[in-house]
Parts: sequence; C-alpha cells; structure tokens
Amino acid sequence: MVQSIFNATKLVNIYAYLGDVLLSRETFDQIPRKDTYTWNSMLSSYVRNGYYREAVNCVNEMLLASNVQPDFYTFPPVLKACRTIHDGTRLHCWVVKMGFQWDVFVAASLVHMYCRFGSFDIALKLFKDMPTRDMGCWNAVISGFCQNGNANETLSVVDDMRLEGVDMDAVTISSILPICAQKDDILHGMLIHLYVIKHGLEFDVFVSNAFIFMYAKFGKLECAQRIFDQMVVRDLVSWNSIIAVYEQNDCPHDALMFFYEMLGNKFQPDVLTLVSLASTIAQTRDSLSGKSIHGFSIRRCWIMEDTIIGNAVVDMYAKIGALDPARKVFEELSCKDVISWNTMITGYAQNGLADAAIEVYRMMKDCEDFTPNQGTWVSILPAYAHIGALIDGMRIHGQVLKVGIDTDVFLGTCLVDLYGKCGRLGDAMFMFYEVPRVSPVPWNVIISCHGLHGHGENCMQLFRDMLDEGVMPDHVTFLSLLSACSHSGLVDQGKWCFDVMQHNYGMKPTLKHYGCMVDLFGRAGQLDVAYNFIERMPMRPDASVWGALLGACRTHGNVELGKKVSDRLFEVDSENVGYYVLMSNLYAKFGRWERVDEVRSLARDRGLRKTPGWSSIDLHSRIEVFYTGNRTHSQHEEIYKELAILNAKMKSLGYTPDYNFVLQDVEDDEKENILTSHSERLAIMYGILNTPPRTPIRIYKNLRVCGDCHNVTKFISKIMEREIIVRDSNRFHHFKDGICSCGDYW
DNA sequence: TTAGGGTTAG
Repeated sequence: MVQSIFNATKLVNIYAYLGDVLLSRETFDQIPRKDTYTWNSMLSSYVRNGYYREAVNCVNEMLLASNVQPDFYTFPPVLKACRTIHDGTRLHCWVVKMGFQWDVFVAASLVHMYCRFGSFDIALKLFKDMPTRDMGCWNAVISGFCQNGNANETLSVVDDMRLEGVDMDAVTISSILPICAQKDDILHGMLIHLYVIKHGLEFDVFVSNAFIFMYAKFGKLECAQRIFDQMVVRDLVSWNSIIAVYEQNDCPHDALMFFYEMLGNKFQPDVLTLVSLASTIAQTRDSLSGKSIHGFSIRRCWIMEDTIIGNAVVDMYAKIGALDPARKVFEELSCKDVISWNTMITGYAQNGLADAAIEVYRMMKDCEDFTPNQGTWVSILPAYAHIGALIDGMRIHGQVLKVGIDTDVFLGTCLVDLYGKCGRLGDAMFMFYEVPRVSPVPWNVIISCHGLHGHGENCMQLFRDMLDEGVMPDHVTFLSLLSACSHSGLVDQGKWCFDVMQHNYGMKPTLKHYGCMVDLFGRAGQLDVAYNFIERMPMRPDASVWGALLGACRTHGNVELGKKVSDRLFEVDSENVGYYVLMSNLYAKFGRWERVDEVRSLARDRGLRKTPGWSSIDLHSRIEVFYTGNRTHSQHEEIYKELAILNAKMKSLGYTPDYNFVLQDVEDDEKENILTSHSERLAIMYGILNTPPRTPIRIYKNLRVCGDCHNVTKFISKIMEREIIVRDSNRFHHFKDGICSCGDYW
C-alpha cells in the first residue's frame, strides 16, 4: 500500500521511465485524490512512451475535472503529442485561456508544433511576439523548419539568431547538420565542424551522430569513422549510423561487421537497424541472411506495424532476385504506401519481368488510394522501354508534363531511354537536351541508344561533347561506347576507348568491358585476335566473355574454334541454354546433324529447355505476341496467306531462302515453311494487315533476329513500302526501301 | 526522472 499521493505519483513516473505505460496507468487509477503533479506525471508517461492519442485524451479529462488546475508543466509534453497526431488547435485555445501562452517552455512547444504542421506564418508570428526567448525557443523554430525539410528558411533563422549574438548550441548543430547533408554543402558542414571543436561540443552524442550521418552522405567514410572512433559514449543511433554509412557506400561487409560489434556491445537492434541491414543483405545477395532478417522482423511484429521495414524487406528480396517472397511480403503488408508499390514495380522491372511490373502498376492505378509519383514513373518507364511499349510510355510522358517535372534528371533519363529503346532516336535526342547533363548517366543512356541503332560515329561525337561539357565519364560510359563500336564495326575506335579508360581515367576494366572487346573483335571476324585477347586477360574470363566469342564463331562459321570455345565455356557455365543453342546452330550450319543431336541431348540431360522465340508488336495500345509457328491467333490464316504471296514476289526479285538458319534436318520445302513461320515475320505481317499503308511498323523480338529474316525484312520494306524497325535482344534494325541501316553488320 | 528545442531509414 503506497503511503502518500507523492509516493504513488513517484511510482507512476518510475513505471513510465521503465517503459511500462499500462502499469503506470494502473497506479495512476488507484490514486484516490489526484493532484496536478499526478496528472502531469501520467501525461508525460504517455508522451515519453509514444502514446500520443492517449495523452491528448488524458489532458481533456484533466481539463474537464473540477478539482484540479493545470500548471506550466502540463502543456509542453501534450503539445509534443499534438504535433505528431496533427491535432493541436483546440489545446492552443486552452493554453491561451489559462494564460500559459508566453511561458517559454509552452511557447517553444507551440512554435515547434506549428512548424511541423507546415503553418510557418503562425509559428513565426508567435516566435516574434514572444516577450522572452531562450535557446530552446530559437531551437524550436530552427528544428521545426529542418524537420519539414525547409533548408533555406532554417539557415535564415540561424543567421538571425547569430546576428542577435546568440551562439549555436549542441541542439542547434544537430538540427542543422542534416540540412548540410541534404544540400550536399560540404563547406558549411566542415565550418560547423570547426565551430563545434572550438566550442567544445564534439563530445555530445547527438552532434557526433549527426556528423557521422553527414559525412556518410558526402561519401567521406574516413571522417565518419574517425568521429565514431572518438566517441566516448555511443548510443543505438551511433551504431545504426555507422552501419548505414557502410551500407550506403556499397561496403556491405563492413556494415555487417559493425552490426555484429553492436550486438557484442549489448545493443538490441531496432527498426532502423533492420532497414539498413536489409539493404546490406540485398548487396551481398545472401538469401539465407535475408530470410533471417525477414524472420526477425516478423517475430518482433515490426513488419506488421511499420511500412518502412516492410518495404525494405520487399526491396531486399527483389534485389536478391527472390521475386515470389518479395511479392508475398508485399501482398501481406498491412499498410501499403506509394513506396511499397514503387518498390514492387522496380523489383520486377530490374529483374527483367516487365510484364509483372506493368501488372502491378495497373493494380496500383486501380487502387484509388494511391497517386503515382516521380518514383512510380521512374520504376515503370524502364519496363515499358524493355518491351517497346511506346504508346504506354508516351502516356506516362504526358502525365509527367502535366505535373511539370519533365526536367527531373531521373525521369528525363528514363524518357530518353524509352524513346531510344522504342526506335525514336529523334525524340530521345530532344528529351536528352531537355534534362540537366552534369551527371554521366543521361550521357550513358543516349550513347547506348545510338549504339543500339548502330550509329557508332554519333556515339563517339557524343563522347567528345560530354568531355567538352566537363562531364566525367564512368565505367558505364565506356561500356556503352565499346558496345556501340562493336555493333558498328569500329574496331580501332573501340581499341582507343579501351586504352583511354585505363590510361586517361585510371579505370580498371571489368569483365563486362573485356566481354565487349571480345565482341568487337569477334563481330569484325578477327576471331584469332579475340581468342588471344581472352588468353591475355588479367582475370578469369566468365561465360559472357566466352559466349561473345562463340557467337562470333557462329556468325563467321568457324566450327573448329567454336568447339574449342564451347569446351571452355561449358567449364564455367553449363546451365545457360543459350550457349547450347549457339553451338548446335553452328553445327547445323555445316549440316553436321550428328553433332547437333549430341549438343541437344547434352542440354536435355542437364534439364535445360530452349527459350522459345517470340516477337511482339504494340498496336492500338495492345501488345500482341507471336510465337514461332503460331497457328492459334485469330488472324493466323490471313497472315500465312499474305506471307505466301509475299514469298512469291520476293523470289521474283531475287530472294533465295537461306536454309543455314533452319536448325532441323528436314527437306527443303519444309525448311522454307519453317522460315516463313518465324515469329518476327508473323508480327510484321500482322502489323501490315492492321495499320494504314506507309505507316512504320515497330516490332520486338526476344532473341536475335535470324539472318534470313533480316534479309526478308529488307524485301518486305521495299515491296510493301514500309519502314520497319525491329528491336531484338541485341540491337535495332531499321529497314527502309530494301536497305537496313546496319549495313548488314550486326 | 512532472516541462520545451536535437541525431539514423524504405
């Protein structure tokens, strides 16, 4: 039995301090004659533990009770609750009525609350009208602006404060450092660091934590680490920050090391630790750890309560490539926000599953609760670009223009990519000149678009323009350039780029760069050069490098080298069906059917199935897909009939079918039928039948276009007087008047 | 430790 109100109230406070609000309330309820001190304690118990709604209800109860009067301790904590639940005007009236408006603690709480509501006029008026201001009042308005992301207003208040001769304290510093990080203002950040040292504030935990975060944003890992090392006392935020430093700067193993060290120091991870950890695991692609993180957040019930951790887990699974678990977590999120949808769409798009990305985007649009934003468009546009859905992509462009954010560098770059990949180079160039071009990314995209169209010389010119504008190329720039040179037969320029990246920019080529070089030599028929190049590589060639050479052996018909290369290739990758197909194609070209069977049965024994070839066409906002030999389409009879008529016309103009591209050992008549039913021809004929004369036809083929279809498309473009743009898995083929823009080099 | 203003995330 507790002896006095005073002691009973002490217990309310102790339970609050220990985080047990229920026990705190139980004790409070048992006190028969509660005084102001008792009520104030209960209120702060709620607020301290995040029970904001309850705090507001409790203060209403108190204000209506006749036997007790609030004092200047009553309002500050409740106003803190009000700003979080966005409901404080009524309480402000009470404050005024009771005459506590100009108590410095109360006034500071009011100012901060109105800043957080975004009602800056009210906040500033209150601030200016205060009869006395202390440090807390200045900080209330400064942090209020900061937390609403109003960087410029914040800095102007800081200037006013210093003009009045008031020095910044630790609270001011830790409020404004995130603004320096947000504005990428290294100079001010470092000046503040000097100020902190001069004023002896460097041992404040909040200040140190804010510096760790700021230096991490600037990419200055050593500075962040030095501050962390010098800290005398570290809290959970310090550990979370140092983990995030390494996670955000692509050093997942260091991030994990600090996580284990944190556990060793007896700190329990919180939601924020888990969010960083999920991103870390996504980088290491360790699916087992991914499952542990997911399990941990389920056991703590965080995934149910916190959308951010849910989104982080969806993102983690998607980055690991585990789309089914990602989708399951996404479906089960109790509260989805726009970012949840964007994460799921990006997950599918980045794993090449454009159809699934589009399906999720449609579901999102059907939900009236969510309005697509910049993030949504940045995630869906690459999916449309991937499948060549120009009309859908243009619809997004329309929405972007309506909102007026078409010069956003991320969106602009996605639009450049869309137009480039959909065969509209002119529109891509137009968009490119609309976006800011200080980062190499838009340059890389436009160079890669020109490369896909076989315009190698344009790519070299763009590269020169980029350097003239003072933009630093990165690894991707050189990949785009090398690939462009390779598709355009610019062997010397390709060699020059490879040399420049190493000697002028000090970049070490990656496997991908080596792969491009092999492709460059291989396509140009310099098979021995390519082979010797691989032999001299300073790292172990992977399947893509050998695969590039095997493709060249197929194009240039070198069976002996092809055999040698495929042996090396299957040593490093025996699971990729594409390489078996390439090898069997090579044997088929020379009629070595026994070898063809051998390679095919090898692939079969390993449980590999050939990817079926298909082509698609985007007509009247509907994507029609044709598989090779398709006879189920509603117009298939008409399509085949027209193709037969076309065949006869082509032959009169000198066309002879190239049976090298038939991979079955059958009679010539049958070989001709097989060629006629290739998916790209079905899609082109469908386009011709369903669009007005002379309109261009754009189709997409999931594999590489076969040589015979390439030849036939030239004839079709002449006979039918159509411009035909075919995008395959490799590049663009632009046919007009019987000629292909690639000059038959691809 | 009955009160205001501070740091970290998808």
